[in-house]
Amino acid sequence: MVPPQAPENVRDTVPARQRRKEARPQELLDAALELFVEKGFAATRAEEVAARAGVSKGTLYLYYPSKEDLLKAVILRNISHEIAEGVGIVAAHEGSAAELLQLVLHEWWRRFGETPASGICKLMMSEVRNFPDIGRFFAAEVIEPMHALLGSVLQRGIERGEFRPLPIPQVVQLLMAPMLFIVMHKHSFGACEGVELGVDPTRLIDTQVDIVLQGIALAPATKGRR
Amino acid sequence: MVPPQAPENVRDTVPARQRRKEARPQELLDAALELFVEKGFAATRAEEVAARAGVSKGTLYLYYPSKEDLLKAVILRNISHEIAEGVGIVAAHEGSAAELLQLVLHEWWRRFGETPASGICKLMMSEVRNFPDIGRFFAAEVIEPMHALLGSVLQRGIERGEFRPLPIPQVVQLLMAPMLFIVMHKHSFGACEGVELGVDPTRLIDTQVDIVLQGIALAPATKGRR
Amino acid sequence: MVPPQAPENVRDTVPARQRRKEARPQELLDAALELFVEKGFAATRAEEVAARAGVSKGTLYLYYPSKEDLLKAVILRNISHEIAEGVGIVAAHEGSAAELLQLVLHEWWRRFGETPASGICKLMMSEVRNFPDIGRFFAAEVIEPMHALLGSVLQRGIERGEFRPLPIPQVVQLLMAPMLFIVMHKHSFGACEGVELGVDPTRLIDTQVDIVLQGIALAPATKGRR
Amino acid sequence: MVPPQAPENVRDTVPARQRRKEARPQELLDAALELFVEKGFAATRAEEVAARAGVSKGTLYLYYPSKEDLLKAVILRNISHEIAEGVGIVAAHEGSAAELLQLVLHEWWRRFGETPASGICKLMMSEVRNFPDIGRFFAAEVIEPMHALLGSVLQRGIERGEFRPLPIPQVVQLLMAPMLFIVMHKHSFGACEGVELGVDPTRLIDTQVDIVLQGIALAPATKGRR
DNA sequence: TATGAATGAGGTTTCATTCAT
DNA sequence: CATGAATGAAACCTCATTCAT
Repeated sequence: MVPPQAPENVRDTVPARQRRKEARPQELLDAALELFVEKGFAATRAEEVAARAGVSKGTLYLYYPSKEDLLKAVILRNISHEIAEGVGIVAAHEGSAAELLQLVLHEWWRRFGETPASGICKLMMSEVRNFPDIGRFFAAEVIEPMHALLGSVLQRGIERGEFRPLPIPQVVQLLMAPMLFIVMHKHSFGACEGVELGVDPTRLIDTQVDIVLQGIALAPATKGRR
Repeated sequence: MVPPQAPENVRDTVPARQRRKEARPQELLDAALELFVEKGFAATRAEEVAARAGVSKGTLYLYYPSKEDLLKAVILRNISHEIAEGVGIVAAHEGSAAELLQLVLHEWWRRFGETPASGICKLMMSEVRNFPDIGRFFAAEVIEPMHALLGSVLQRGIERGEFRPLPIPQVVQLLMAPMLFIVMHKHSFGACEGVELGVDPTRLIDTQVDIVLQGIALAPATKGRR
Repeated sequence: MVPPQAPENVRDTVPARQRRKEARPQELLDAALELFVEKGFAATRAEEVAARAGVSKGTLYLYYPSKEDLLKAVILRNISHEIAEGVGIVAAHEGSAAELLQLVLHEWWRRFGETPASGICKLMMSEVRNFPDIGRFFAAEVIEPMHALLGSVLQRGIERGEFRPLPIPQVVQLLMAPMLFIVMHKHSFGACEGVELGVDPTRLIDTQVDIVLQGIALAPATKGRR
Repeated sequence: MVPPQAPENVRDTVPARQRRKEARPQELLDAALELFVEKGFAATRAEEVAARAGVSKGTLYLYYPSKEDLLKAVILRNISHEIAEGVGIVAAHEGSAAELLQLVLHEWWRRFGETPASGICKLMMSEVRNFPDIGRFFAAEVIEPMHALLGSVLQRGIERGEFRPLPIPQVVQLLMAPMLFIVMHKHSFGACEGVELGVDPTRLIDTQVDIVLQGIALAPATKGRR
């Protein structure tokens, strides 16, 4: 289906064959992510993954002993990479909590939400019940840290008197939910011809930040808001 | 495709066998919904569905000519039932738009979000790309009306001076997203032992309403802005 | 598929229900013969036979305990009926053997070849290898008597000096083959749109008789040939 | 649909595995022909065909995408091979039309009638009504040319004064019918223990030729007959 | 390493047969 | 007798996985 073309522009020091070989696992994982997101895990055939990665069926099994292991590798490979950066941003930030909140959400979108890696969200949502350990791993390694991160931003805002007292866990959910929802929509309905979300994701984040900031602001004194 | 529904007024004159026959389609659809949500469409075996409905494999095919038709029936049967009621609530309401918004969201949760029917959301998200016509149908019959409904509530609030001027479509998304997210979470991660959402859905809706209402309110201090 | 209409013109002395009941076996056999000839035994569903006979699936099994038994009944019912008449014709004939041969072949065509019963030939040819006992039965009850009959006509012709000495069994085959072939063609290729035999069966029999009679005649002038 | 035939000249350079691959299609077609002729198309299981060809069920589907495609390949592969040779024989012949007729019929028997390929006749007769396109194809590619061939022989005989004026299409049918009948008999009744044709095919052809030649001869002395 | 031919367990679907009504 | 809902064995076909080359 996909012609097995070799990338012609990447010959440096190592021979092409070797380069391909080293790149194989990632190429396979990328192909698998795409297909698993598109069609679902069970409905994707191992041979399709191999074909999209430009290798034969047998080669796939040289790298991953089973289709299920491939799925696990896809998921593990695509999670737990962006959190650390977020922590850095938060730690380095010196302005208002409101600005920081906006920054963090926009960066999340830029670095994850609008990349193909966001497909992992739909994939996990679809498949966790069949792979509960991965679900627990994901909850512990990704969801918890992300919530802690956003929670710390909120906490800082409350402490600094920018935000009113808030049920932090719930507000964190409310912050993430629209973004996760957009991501999931993009990889499901959004891929259907004739179904449009009707709103631009970046704008939506702006509106989200706008409303939530007014919503969580220490109310009477909300002047100065943007 | 979808077998004709049983007339509701002949329950006590027909023999028992006939009654089973009338009940079968719904029993099968319920079983199928559960399993498709749990395991995914492709990973659910037709025989499992039949077994959960208490019939044999062959009987399933007596009512639905293929597994794919069964999925279509599951989806069509479970959507487009709740919209009309929402319209009635909105039309009948006489109080403030803020109260109405709270009412509509809570009713949505009570009548749909916390029932098994909410699994349809996860199911559709997982399967639309394999069944795009159903996606378009769902978008036209469910999403559009629901957005129109919430949009009208917002519009009323703006006109009555309760809410500040708003980009209605985006705010509608922001209103629905957390609820849909909860629903999806419930049917995916939420079903994994050891992974908890950490927040109570009803409370979350309260917080959501609280924040959004303050967030979209024509804030006392910001009068004159528009 | 076939509406279960009752023949309205056959009420005489017995009530309609009873008449139907008595006629059932034959109606079922007729329907089965048609379908088995059309589609083959294995490819015909029991329910189709029942439907074409205007009864339900269950009723078929009241009369015939299995589909295979139905096939056997179809075959047994449709063979061994025409031979006796042929014997009578031969016995009663007083003219030349040539005339008699022509008469017998035409009668065979009129009474069997051009009726739906001739489908039995195609059916047997297709299915004997799966039902060898029926094959043996057919050979003993139908083929043998028929060959004996034709053989006796030839024998009479030889004895009367009308025909030259002949290898009777072979000539019998040569007499029957074209007629059987026409019959089989009619029920196979002949039923395909766009495939025509190109010759009229009755004419073919005439030509057959014409050639064979000259061919087997004690031809005074053909000496020296071969 | 039909896999490409193996080039005949690469037999000794390719590895053994490859050789099997090249041989597979023909082995499968041979096995399928045998079984379809024996038991009928519908009653033959795909797995049986595979087993008789010495491969597994899956391998069969590697070469033919469905059982029906296998049937089509069986038929297409086994027809349209013998006609050309007949044309050559007729063109090359220089003796009498009577000799030529005898030669053509004997060759037909030798090259087709007594080989397993003759089973295709029974198979087609049994299945054409379920596969009418193949029926039309067979009629156009096999039956028509064969009739044209025999017709040309008769025509030559008439022109040379060997044969009397004849209704050529009918006589062609009369020539072929006994041979086709023998072939069909061989693959149906002939395979039943205890049912014998009672005549030797080659002899039958001799008798057929004998009778027909006298029957169609421009017989000087047969005047007065009917 | 890489390939792709081969396998066979397992899934979907059909349909002969049964049996409660 | 007649019905047709229900069954489950068995057929077709797919595809994850293996392995000789």
